[in-house]
Amino acid sequence: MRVRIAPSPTGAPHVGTAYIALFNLAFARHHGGQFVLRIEDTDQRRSSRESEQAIFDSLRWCGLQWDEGPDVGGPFGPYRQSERSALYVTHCAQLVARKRAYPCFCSAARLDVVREAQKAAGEDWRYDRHCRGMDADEAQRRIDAGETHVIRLAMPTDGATTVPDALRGAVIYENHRVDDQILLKSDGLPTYHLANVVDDHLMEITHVIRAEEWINSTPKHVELYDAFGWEPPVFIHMPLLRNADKSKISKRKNPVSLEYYQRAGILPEAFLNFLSLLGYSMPDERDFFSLAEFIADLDLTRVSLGGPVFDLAKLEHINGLYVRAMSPELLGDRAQAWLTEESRHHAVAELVQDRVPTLAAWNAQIAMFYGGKVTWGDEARHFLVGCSSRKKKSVRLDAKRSRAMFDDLIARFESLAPWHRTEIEAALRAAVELSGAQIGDGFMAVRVAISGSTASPPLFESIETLGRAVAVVRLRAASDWLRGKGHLNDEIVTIEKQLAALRLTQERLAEAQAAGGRIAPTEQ
RNA sequence: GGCCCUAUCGUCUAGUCUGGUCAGGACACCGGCCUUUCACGCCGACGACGCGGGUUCAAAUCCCGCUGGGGUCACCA
Repeated sequence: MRVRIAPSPTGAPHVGTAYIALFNLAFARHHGGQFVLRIEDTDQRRSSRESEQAIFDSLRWCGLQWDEGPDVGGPFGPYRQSERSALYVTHCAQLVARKRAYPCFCSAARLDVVREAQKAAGEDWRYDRHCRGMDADEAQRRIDAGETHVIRLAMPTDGATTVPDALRGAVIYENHRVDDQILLKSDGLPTYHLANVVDDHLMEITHVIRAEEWINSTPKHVELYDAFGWEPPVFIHMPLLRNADKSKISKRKNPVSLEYYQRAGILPEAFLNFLSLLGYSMPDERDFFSLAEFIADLDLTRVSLGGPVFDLAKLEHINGLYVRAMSPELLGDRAQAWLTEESRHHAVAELVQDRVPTLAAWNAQIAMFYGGKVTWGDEARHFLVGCSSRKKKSVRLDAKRSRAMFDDLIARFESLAPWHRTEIEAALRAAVELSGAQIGDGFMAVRVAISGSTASPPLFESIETLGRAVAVVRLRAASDWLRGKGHLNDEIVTIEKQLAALRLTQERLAEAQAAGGRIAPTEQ
């Protein structure tokens, strides 16, 4: 038996990728099969080698090692779709020859018009098959003339396609509702659907274990297997991980980057144990077990189909179980290794050098560089909301403006390349400038959000060393706090009142000083 | 909105196929014990079969309907 995961290298390595990888790997190991890693980088615009490397690194950190893949090779390579383009083109040509696919010359503009018309008429959006009946000679002539075109799947117009899902049974789709999916894009590269089916067949994948979000496109895949005359694999759609509000897990509402969990001090074996418990339970309901035990006892019929909420509290509990199960020696070694991984301590040393008169001061100074979220005390929260500016020309930060600034900065950080102090500074300055706040005020709010304190090592360098994953999560936490959830709204109102009072006091102080008066120092 | 999936404590789940155990465990929360503190540990409390029909001596479990939740409807995967 052969299974695979096929992540797209378009961003930070995702917790959902690890979840699906875990079940694939366990399935392969349980049955003595192979677990393949294939990189789906057919989206030229969004894919990157950095992201691909990050996926390798994070999956390895989890302990999910693949048997075949771009970096380890294997008998079915290449394992990067961008290196397999010719395969898709020739296979797609077969489909066209068999009239199971056809060239389409419709422009994006025409498609938009059709889509709008269908929407206005209250119909489902589907390609209107304008090019489907085109004469083969005419099509060939236009292709030869160099006209840009795509290749579409000629979905049957009647009947139904049955998707046999191993967990759900037969899921039936009426063919007339299924779109004539684009198979080959105008840039000559395949879409997911084509590449996926061709590769799964060529790589002799027997079981497709993927997330449920794919189930609605599976009839297209089934149709493709049929058109090629191939035996389809067994389809197993796993439930989708959810946010606390039950929506599909998202970075907006959860830390989804695997790098974050590594940086937050989660043990990979605990992380895997936790993931194993989502949508799944061991036959004897054990909730503390190794990957080896999981593999040994794996039975996919035990998967429960309701979408499980990703609960950080439970993750931390399980992590604690692992911490306490270790010998003190092992724990010490593991903690030490974690502290020095990636040689981060060298970068940290550079940043705290001026602040550690003795080595004993080291610990206190480095705290912000390790771990996930930070907690803010009352004083720190004042600065999150916004500190009072002395310059009248600039905008005064308040909860709303401060949050907008954080959100803007998060977006900038997420797409920042490279992740380097110079670029970080530029992003930071741009975000604060856009907010209208005085530069120092904005920087202070960010400093507090990032470090948890009003005093920290140099900001840009610190953010660089902290890493994108953790920096973004901390900023997000600040933004979330400012948005106010439940009682937090009241807390912000209180803080804003206090701030107003503080400003008043300062103004009076300034007036008094201007008047030459002396003011007795107030007690703190 | 159409289509598809789904439905047990706040959360993760066992039990559902093969109707009959006070619906069990874990996390979180709350209370207590232990303890110089904290943590761990231990004990306890709270807490669920979405609703309505039907089948049956008996329904969380089987059937139908409703409702809720989610996903999906791209030259992204």
